[in-house]
Amino acid sequence: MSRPAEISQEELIAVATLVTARLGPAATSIAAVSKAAGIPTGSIYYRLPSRDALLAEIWLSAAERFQALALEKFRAARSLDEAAEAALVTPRFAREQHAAAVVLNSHRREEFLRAGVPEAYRARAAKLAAEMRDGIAAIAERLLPGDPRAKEIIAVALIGIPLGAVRVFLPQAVPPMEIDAAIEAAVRAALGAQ
Amino acid sequence: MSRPAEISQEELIAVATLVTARLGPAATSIAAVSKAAGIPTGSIYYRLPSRDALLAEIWLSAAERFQALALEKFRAARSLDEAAEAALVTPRFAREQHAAAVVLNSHRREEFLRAGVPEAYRARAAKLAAEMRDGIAAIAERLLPGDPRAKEIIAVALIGIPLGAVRVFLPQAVPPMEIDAAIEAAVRAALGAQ
DNA sequence: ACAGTATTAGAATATATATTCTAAATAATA
DNA sequence: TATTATTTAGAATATATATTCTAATACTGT
Repeated sequence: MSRPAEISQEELIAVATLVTARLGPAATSIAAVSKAAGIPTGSIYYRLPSRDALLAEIWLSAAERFQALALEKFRAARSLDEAAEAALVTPRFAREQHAAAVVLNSHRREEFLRAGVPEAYRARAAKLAAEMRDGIAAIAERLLPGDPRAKEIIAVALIGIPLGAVRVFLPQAVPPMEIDAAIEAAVRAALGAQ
Repeated sequence: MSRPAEISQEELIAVATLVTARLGPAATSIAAVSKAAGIPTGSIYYRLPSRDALLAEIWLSAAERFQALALEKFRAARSLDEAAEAALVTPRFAREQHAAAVVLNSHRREEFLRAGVPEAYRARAAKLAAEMRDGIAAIAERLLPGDPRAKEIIAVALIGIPLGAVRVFLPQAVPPMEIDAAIEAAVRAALGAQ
């Protein structure tokens, strides 16, 4: 019934994610994205209301993918050892979805979810944050019952440490397989250290 | 002999560092910095040739301070246990120099050292990078002799892991004291894991 | 074939902000 | 007290880029 789009919304976000991984969110201009996607600047405004919305989509699509993987693994862990193994989801994600990992790991969330972003995006971000908070709390209760600092320890061990290890190699390279053993050992030690 | 400046170059960089820690490098405009410093926009150009130079100064001053502390500690470590203790320089720096830690830890170096930055800044950054690379190599040779992956392990353990742990709390908060034990245990485990 | 519609295409406009410029102000020195 | 160098002060200009607008296009269903 109408002229077909050169590129779907999903493909557009994927291209924009690559641009952001290479140049950073500040340099992710409408012109840069439209050039990378091979479509005119005006066309982007048929998919998204503003540049702020584009940046929010880039971050949210990366975060939703990573978080779904991570929480699934974390929820399945029945022991500290299994939790340490689950923490390897982070280096694996960085290998398989490099650009998304750079977006999440080498930049601040605030650079993508800016002040003027439409409420719908804000709601998606709030839902993600609540899910992660609840997930952390549940694991803390299950694996470190009675520990008053359990949530901080879990967040540091399962999120902070693997992310930091991976970040040594991002954004230029991919984390080598050899560091996974170090990450797993480190996470296990952090979980057992309180 | 002349009208005195309202603010010294060091104070200007300190104010700009606070602005960047709060708003990020992209929002660190000349107007935002001059407003925070209480001086007119034009005055900033008497100290620095451009906004790119300002951003470079912000990053370099933070990085030089952190790296001097970190390399001193790392060089003094004579065992894996001492190295693990030395890694606590990262959470301590985050507590004592919060804004500088946010600049270094919550943003990419490339956002500060941009394409158009004068060569002098580029040279300072290159010197820092070389010093860190040499420092890591020396520690790797000393503490993990013969290990082909020693440099990666040392970088992940002494830099990546503590930075990642601290980043769970930045930029809003300061890392609580309680996580230092987890960091030290994690670093020790990562060092001993190959 | 034709009408209808979403999209392309890219120029025009608006806006934000980096940078430059002119004049006035300030303090040390002669 | 007059001179001089430096900085303040903030307006003017330049530039980059987000957003809007008009027209042309390409496909689908009738």
